[in-house]
Amino acid sequence: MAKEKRVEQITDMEVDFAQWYTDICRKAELVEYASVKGFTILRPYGYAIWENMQRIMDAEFKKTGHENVAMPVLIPESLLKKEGELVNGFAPEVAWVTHGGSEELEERLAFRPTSETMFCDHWSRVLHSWRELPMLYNQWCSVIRWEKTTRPFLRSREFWWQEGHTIHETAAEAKAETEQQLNCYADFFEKVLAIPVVRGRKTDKEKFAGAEATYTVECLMKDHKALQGATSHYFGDKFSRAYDVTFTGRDNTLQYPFQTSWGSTTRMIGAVIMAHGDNNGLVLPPAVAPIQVIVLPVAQHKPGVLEAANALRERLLAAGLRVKVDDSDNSMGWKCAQYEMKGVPLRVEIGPRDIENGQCVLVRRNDGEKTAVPLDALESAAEEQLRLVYEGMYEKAKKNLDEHIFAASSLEEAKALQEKNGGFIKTMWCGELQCELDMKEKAGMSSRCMPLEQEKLGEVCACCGKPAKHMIYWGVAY
RNA sequence: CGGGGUGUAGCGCAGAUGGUAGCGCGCUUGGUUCGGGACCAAGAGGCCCGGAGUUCAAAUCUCCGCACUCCGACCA
Repeated sequence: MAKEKRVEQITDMEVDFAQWYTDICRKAELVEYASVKGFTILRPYGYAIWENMQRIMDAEFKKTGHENVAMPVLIPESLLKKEGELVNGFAPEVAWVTHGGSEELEERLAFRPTSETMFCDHWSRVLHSWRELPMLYNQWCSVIRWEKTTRPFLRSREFWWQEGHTIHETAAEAKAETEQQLNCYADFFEKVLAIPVVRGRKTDKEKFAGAEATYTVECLMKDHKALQGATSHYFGDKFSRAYDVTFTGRDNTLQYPFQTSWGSTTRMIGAVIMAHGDNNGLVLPPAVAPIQVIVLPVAQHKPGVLEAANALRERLLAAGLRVKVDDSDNSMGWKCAQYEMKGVPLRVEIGPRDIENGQCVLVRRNDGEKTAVPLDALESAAEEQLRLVYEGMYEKAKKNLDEHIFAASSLEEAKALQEKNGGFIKTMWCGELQCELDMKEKAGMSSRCMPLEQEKLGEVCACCGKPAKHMIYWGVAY
């Protein structure tokens, strides 16, 4: 594909990445602002991406025995406050319901910022025996967090997500669940969204309020800033004890179950935009694209063209693909630009010349590569091209990640590398909070994670020079 | 929550020194086009973000809000 810009409505990412991002959100018709500050409307095209993500993830969750439930949206203040750390972590951003009709409520009710408390309260009443464990629950819902500044998908006061909550008989089982779900997310990012990730554990400073350990999949955007993709927590029996969730064990003693939670959100749509998009707009991974193939009839007024285009659609539909034909009166150029902006992975062009030659032309969104294919090979060719789109997207994103991980042995070096290249800066770290604070203050970076695959870069902490305990990734994060 | 910027038609923007609104794109209808954002013609569409002031008169001046946006601090 020629490199010149074809979509004037979208600011070039090199000129202003933030504006480029916002332009795509609006111009690709993913999202619109609502009338309450910080709230957004997911428009049909944006919501369809989310539905595809949901469908695929939900199937994965169910394969490993998880069941969906629906919890109330309101949490009594007294219940929310039972676990100190969680409350402290979320207190500044909880929205409250204080009135029912015109009457003031006796007790304030919180809009859920997350549902650990509701699940624990429920379990405290329904769990009796070790035979009922594990309980592997998930819910798809929205939550409210009164954020101070907001951006579409990346940070809004209401966002849609799934939150998995499980309780187990033993710590080992719960830890295995935490790891399993982290890997489930990592696979989803890499195999479905074509975004390579770094798996790791969060520092105490960055972990979820109330968790014993928080794990994360971190990804890198095209501006070389980091984005946390999804998260998986191990709680130990902390919440069980706080909420009095107990069961009678195999040995007839009263025990506290071990708990996990894990979540992923509509922020993943933001990750897709910033990991794959270009100056012509969105580039969608085929697996979540609402339209996987757009069929464009060329010179559609000429006899047979529209019929041929519709026939291609029928065949691709029958092959299980999500397909549309655009037979509007807009010009070919307009249509090309339009579907590029919306990130449709594959375009099929068919016109009089093609029909004469018994072929059609397939064009990949990610690299603009055109391939003429015989009409009778359409289905296999389309599937092949979609596979190549995925592979091309993944390789490009992987290259971006691999080329933006730098090792540093001092804070100054880390700072210089970040300023020059962005990306992840890896160093050794002593484990002390003070060094994280220093890195934030002096180099503008927060710790992203301690990767599960550790490397020994040296003996001492890059910040303080004391003996190092972990290798850690730093970055500028969304 | 601190610091900048911006709010005028669906979108992008003009509207000096105050006099009740315009352009481009888009939209509607009809026609000609159609292999990378076509053209002609005729139309529709505005409590100029909101509220108070000042004034004979406010999109324009003054306050106070609100929203969006960018940069920080906080978070998925």
